[in-house]
Amino acid sequence: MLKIYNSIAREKQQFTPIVAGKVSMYVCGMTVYDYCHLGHARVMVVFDMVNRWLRQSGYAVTYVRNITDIDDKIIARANENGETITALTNRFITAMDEDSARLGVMRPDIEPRATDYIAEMINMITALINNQHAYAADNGDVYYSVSSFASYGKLSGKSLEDLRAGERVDIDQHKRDPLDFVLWKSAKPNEPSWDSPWGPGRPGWHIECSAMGEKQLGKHFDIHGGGQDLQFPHHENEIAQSEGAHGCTFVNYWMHNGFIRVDDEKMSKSLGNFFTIRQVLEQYDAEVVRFFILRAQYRSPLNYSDHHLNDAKQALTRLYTALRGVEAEAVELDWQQAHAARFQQAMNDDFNTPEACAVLFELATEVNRSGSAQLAGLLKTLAGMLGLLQRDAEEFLQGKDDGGSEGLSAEDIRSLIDQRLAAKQAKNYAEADRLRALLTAQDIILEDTPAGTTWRRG
RNA sequence: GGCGCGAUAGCAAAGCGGUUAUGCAGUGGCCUGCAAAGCCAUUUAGACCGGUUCGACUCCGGUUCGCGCCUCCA
Repeated sequence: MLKIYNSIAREKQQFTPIVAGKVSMYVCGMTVYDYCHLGHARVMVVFDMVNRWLRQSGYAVTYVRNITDIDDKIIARANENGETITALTNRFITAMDEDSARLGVMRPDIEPRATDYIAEMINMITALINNQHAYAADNGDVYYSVSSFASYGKLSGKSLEDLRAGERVDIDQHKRDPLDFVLWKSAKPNEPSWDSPWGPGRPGWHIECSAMGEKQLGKHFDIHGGGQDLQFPHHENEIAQSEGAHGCTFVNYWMHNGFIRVDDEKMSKSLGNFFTIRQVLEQYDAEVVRFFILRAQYRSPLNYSDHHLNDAKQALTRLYTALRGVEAEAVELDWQQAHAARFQQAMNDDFNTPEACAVLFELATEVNRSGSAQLAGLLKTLAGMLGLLQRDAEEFLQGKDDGGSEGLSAEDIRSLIDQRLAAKQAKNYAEADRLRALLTAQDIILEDTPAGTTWRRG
């Protein structure tokens, strides 16, 4: 019995799909004019985890994550760079795919691009005009009339009066109400445009998700996700558009993930305090970054710092250390088994990955105690549901380190270990310790076991 | 100003009306030539003030502080 915290209800609710056994899920993806930062990584990893758990739970999932490939920033950046919009967006879509693959994110089933759905958007805008929810202004823009949608604000808990009191919306003489938002923007000189009943122009941001959601998942689907900052106005506007056009409920469960922070402030482009995924991956193993994200509950804020990443690395090292040298037995998963039951219970409680991780650590302790191949197999199987612990343990432990000791190859290390072994056998401990200190200085940690000496990067 | 979220040990982070969360770090022990890893034991909690209760970190109210949204943002 899965429970999901539904943003629109502000409480955890039992999840019941529209069609038994099937889940339709739409997540707002990236606007592709720059490299993804860690905040984007959180969205990708969190909803990848959700996707995996839904599938693991037996649902046939259709997971849609869109790509915004036309908007003001894209146009501006392409002009700055002196490249075409298509060249720019293709470049950053490729980069995004690389980043997400490194983070162990499974590809969504469908990744629609806004520019492929212009006709659907025009159809929806036409429907909204016919329904009196939208109007064409004399400058060629089309606006959504927020006052025409009685429940505007139901997702974000805002009322039109509250929003007006905020006084933060620019006055636009073409709008009937300052809170009205644009569905279609008339073309400015030197901007890409598409023909429409209202003249050449391009879509507003919010309409693309309504149009692509309908096209791929229908007028009414199960889950819609995205970062917390999209709750208002983006998702609020999506509801107004889709429900205004279709006259039926748009989405049953709204999920919003918390922000990545730096020094207790939201990581964002405007604050300039962001780290791109590839910057972080120069310093940290991608699985460490994934683990860092999943050891926090998805709705909580998550502070980024070297200290926290190092902490995550040590913790993941403990899990891999437990699997080292144990033949993880592929066993049929028994959900009655104590650890598995707790893991499942945690995940079904609004995807409580911190609790699920605690189960993994307790399993690791059991494996260390018993050396049990079955328990190791269970550990690996459960962790795999989070997209973790699927590599060879030695590969993780001996893999690329944090940038210090590229100088020493595995062969170099092996050779020094052999020399040290010879010194040890000759009871020349001073020499043995000297050789080990040499390696320690290069961040190589040696471990003497009955089966021989192993090493790992610290 | 409006709306919302949060405050847990040195750091991070969960559950739970009464019983060890978990990880990192620390301390003692076992193991080791010495280490490392591991195992065993162990020290640090629940912002503040009230209330409910036999009993509250957990429920309710208030205070303080922090964060987010209200403008593009994951």
